[in-house]
Amino acid sequence: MTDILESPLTKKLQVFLALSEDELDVLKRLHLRRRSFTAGRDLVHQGQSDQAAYILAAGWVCSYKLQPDGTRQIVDFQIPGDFLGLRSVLLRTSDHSFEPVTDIQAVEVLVDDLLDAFTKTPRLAAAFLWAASRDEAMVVEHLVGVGRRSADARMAHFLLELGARLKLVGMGSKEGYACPLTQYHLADALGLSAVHVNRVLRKLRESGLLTFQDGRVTFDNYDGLVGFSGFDPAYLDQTDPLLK
Amino acid sequence: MTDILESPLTKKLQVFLALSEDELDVLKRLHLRRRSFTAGRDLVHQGQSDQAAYILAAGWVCSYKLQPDGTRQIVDFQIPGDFLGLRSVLLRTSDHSFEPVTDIQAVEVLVDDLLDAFTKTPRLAAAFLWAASRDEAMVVEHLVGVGRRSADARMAHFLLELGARLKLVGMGSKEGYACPLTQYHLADALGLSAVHVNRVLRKLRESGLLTFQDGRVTFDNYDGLVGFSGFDPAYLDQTDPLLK
DNA sequence: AAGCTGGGCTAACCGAAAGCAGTCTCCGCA
DNA sequence: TGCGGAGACTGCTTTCGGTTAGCCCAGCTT
Repeated sequence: MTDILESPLTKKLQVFLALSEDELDVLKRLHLRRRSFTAGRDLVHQGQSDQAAYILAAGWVCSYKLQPDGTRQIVDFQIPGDFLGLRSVLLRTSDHSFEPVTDIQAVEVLVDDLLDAFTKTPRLAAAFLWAASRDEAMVVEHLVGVGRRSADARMAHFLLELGARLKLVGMGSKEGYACPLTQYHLADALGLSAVHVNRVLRKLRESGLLTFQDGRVTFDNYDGLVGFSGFDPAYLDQTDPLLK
Repeated sequence: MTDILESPLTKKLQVFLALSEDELDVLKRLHLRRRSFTAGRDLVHQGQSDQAAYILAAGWVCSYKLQPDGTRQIVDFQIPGDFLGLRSVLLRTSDHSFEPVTDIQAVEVLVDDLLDAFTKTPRLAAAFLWAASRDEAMVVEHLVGVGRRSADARMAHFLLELGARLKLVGMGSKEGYACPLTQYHLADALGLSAVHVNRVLRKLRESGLLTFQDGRVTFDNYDGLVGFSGFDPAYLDQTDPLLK
């Protein structure tokens, strides 16, 4: 890591609060133990415990739960700047698995270092708590989508949300973004079959709303999409008054 | 509150760690500001902020999100011993609404008292964190259900989960439990129509698995239900090693 | 007694999404 | 250079679950 200011996590946090020299320094010291993992091989397995937590530096990961019948539900995707398994480290139990979607680079964070960082810079602790709470809000929003949105709106909403998240770390814009997910990933995340995902994507493309092709999501009509899917980024952008 | 040992929250926490005199005392002092609310009137409204948190002492509550199109998704139900709006108090933002399902009694908890209690008894803080994390795990499980389980299995799983939670606070057993929910509540929670909820309940009843009638859930074949729905209570029962 | 209302319940109809089956293309590799 | 696998894509059939439209009953109002 040449410069901590280039770290996606820093970029994300910087949107919500100005980090002091001290805080940046603590962040920097967390960023030591850098490790790589290859796509497809599970990082943490369902039920496993005593794992380290990671901060994702590059690449995409998904967290999912397997059903007894073999189907899986993807709970969330992690993009650079996101935490992996923060909860399972704090509570020593992991109730879902993580699979790198692409080759990834992640920084290993030990519980002790984390707790140490928290006591040194309480504002940073608050920022991390804020990030964790935002993650939870995303899961809730995901639940609402799967429970109450049509397949089309669900897809649109999901891709918009990803776009908004990527924008925060400088990897996307209202035009679109590079997206390494397969249609199978989308299916497992949205509770659809891969076949139906394909049909939905075609429909969205043909109605001029968005294009999902060749590893790229292009918003052909951003405002139209927002209206169609009922996307409200409040739960992603909301600054915590405590941190102001 | 005649005796803190009778409080549902205490019962719940006691299952996972033995509380010391000191900790019980701190809990007791949190249980002062008791308040009542009537069924149907919202406690906290979507988007509202700066709310107090509550510990539910008696009655049932649901937390839900409204969609622009008027449909709603119930994210979770709260039963005695559960927190209401803990996250919104810590982060000063509320992203969903709470509606009492029945008349309820709740204890108001102020942020300062809470933080104060945490510094005095760190083990209690860890216990609360554990409870919050368990809530999150339930939301994830809920997401899996809505995304990947058939309507029948989803219903069975959901009612089993509620049963397991109620058992912890002494309000249910493997035989069944009193349940004030209407079929509309079930529909909004499970992402089904009320009509289909009725069909599903009939089917479960006719196949001798469970009976939902007259405000009561009866498990006619507990083991059969567990197998059918793939219910694994690990995420509810799991003790945190940190607390041992 | 008539008239609400809320909750439970059912039937008939229909659409959304799954399942199945198969093609096409790209790419790695033996 | 030909094989095999992954991923994208499509047509056809089936099924699950939503929608509409009601009925019944109990508990209230007035």
